[in-house]
Amino acid sequence: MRFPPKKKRAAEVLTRLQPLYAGLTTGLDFKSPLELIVATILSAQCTDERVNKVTPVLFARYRSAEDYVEADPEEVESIVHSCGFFRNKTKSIQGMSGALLERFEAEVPHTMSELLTLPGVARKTANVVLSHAFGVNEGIAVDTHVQRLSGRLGLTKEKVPAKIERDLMKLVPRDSWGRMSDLLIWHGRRVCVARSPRCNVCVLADICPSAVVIRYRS
DNA sequence: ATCCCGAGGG
DNA sequence: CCCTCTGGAT
Repeated sequence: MRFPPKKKRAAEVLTRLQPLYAGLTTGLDFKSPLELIVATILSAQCTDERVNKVTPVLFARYRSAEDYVEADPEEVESIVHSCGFFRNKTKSIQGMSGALLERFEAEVPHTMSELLTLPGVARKTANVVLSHAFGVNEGIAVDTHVQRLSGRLGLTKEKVPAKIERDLMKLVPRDSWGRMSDLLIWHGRRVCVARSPRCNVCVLADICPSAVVIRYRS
């Protein structure tokens, strides 16, 4: 079985998945850049649904970077507890908020280089904030879904997220970087799931080197 | 037992 | 490169 070249496959991923997930962007609920960066920090190794259950309580209790800095850490921990990594996530939220106050006039910065200076923020979180809060494409958010699907689709052989991101950036037009990430994530949640991917209903099966399907000879 | 929109430290 | 941090869902 032969497959189209990587660049063609990447283009097909965009055109075929777009109609399936039209209107779906991030699964995280937020109303401001600050809410999005907090929600994204909480989303590490945790489902969006779980994050969306705690953020209404969190966002009602703390409305600004100053509120997070002044908050009792144990109270923040108790609110975010069910998301896991609750001590690290609380430290990241409060440390990030402190950095916003000290260096960015309490505003979430709009560039990758500035976002990466915030404690608890690396490329994945920065890419989510840039694309969904500011509409900026400085990279491609590589989470566990993007990592898994990129590998299965044969778009990269790399394992480290930063290297996967570089490979994808070469294969996808820059104005589609944010969209590519969202589409792979939704497809990863609904079809190309981790344990037993539903290749029989996948619109990418014929161009996926990893698809387990009955292939008829032409 | 495995997976979920990771990041920091050694 | 590796390890650790964590709870909830399946």
